[in-house]
Amino acid sequence: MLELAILGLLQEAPMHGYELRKELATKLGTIRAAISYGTLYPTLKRLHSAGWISEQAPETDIVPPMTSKRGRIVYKITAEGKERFADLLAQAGPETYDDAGFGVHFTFFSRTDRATRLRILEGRRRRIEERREGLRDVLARAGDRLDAYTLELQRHGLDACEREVRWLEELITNERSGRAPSVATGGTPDSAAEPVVEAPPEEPAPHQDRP
Amino acid sequence: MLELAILGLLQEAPMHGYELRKELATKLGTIRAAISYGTLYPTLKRLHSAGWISEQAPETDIVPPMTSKRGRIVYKITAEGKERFADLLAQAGPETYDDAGFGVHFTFFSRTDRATRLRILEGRRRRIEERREGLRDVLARAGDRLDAYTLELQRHGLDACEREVRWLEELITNERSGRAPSVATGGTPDSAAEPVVEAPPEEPAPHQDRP
DNA sequence: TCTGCCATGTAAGCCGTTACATGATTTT
DNA sequence: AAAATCATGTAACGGCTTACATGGCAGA
Repeated sequence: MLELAILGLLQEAPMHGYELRKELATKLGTIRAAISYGTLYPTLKRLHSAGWISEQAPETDIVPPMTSKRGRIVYKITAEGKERFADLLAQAGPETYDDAGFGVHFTFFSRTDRATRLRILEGRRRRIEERREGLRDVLARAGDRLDAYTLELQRHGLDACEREVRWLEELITNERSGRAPSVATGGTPDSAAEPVVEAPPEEPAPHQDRP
Repeated sequence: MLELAILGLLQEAPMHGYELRKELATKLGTIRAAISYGTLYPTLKRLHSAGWISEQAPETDIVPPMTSKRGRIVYKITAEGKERFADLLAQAGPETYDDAGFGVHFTFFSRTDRATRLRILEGRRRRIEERREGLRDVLARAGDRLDAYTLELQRHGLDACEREVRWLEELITNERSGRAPSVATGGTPDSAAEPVVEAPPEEPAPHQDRP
């Protein structure tokens, strides 16, 4: 997952490790806390030796004006890296649907085609529906032998599941009708999905870098 | 966290590993998927050699009727284990407030006193509020350079945070006024916390096993 | 008979963190 | 001059999963 995230960010712009970490934190802040350097730097090394990214060694010499900033290593994605990114993004293993995996994939949705997006959204929905059914079962079958706190926790969890399923459903509907991923938020009532019109046939060029 | 959960479950009834795992799955289903045996059994061994739990060896001999079920090892919590449990449950490290830690603590809330419950609920709230502020910052400061999908993910995350804060607030209010942890769910409007009256001065005997 | 659940365990490995080590640059 | 933040790394360790190994018991 880290690999996918790094490749995705480097596709937007070359960066050095420290910068990457901050970007990771803001873009994936919903998903997970900031990655530690103890993971980040070795991973960058690994991606480099695999050929997915290139290291641009410290900017010594050239430009005496002294904006040199010391030895920062700027990483840039390679052509092979772009291929790798596309593979990872499109692949649908079970981890694609867990919280972290789904989050990262979703973050880079604008770099995939609609079919992939739908596949992932539906896989995620199935996953959450399973979790939801599990909770419903527990509440129905063992609900009375659970104490008030445990019960409340389960109810809250169930609520979150139902909410996420509804969210996914809206996103799926939007994808199918070629709309942008805007979802009615905030004070709007649950009842019906209001027609959200924003960006018309927007299909943001699925980034095929290879011929 | 696993340790706390095991100790908590064994306080309700003696159990063998397999059973424990299922209980863990239903009680903590909201929090995390089922624990693997590769973690569970070694942990039980560890808790045993630490003296928190006792192993009741396979029920060989006695009762020829053959309901023996083979060598199941039944674990029972010891007096020291109960002390340990109380310590773990009441302690408030940073991991007490992350998703997993909070979930486990909350599950065993009925075994603590109100002061501890309030401390933990408030700590959790602070944690989520921080996350929420982080997301708001991102949306306010960098919202426009984020693509539609990333944006939607952040919005969804922010929504979840706001919801959880409200949930915690209700629970805190209930604790302070000595009510049961019931929270208005489902179709009820957000606006005001309706007076939820259920169990009056219920204070479920904070389980002090030691004099 | 064979599938599936009950039941316990070990070994290898993955993914990540914390703590440590180092040093430059910027801000106060 | 000190403190904060930028910047890169290594080593040790922790928690958990997977895969493997083993075997009893129940029902289709």
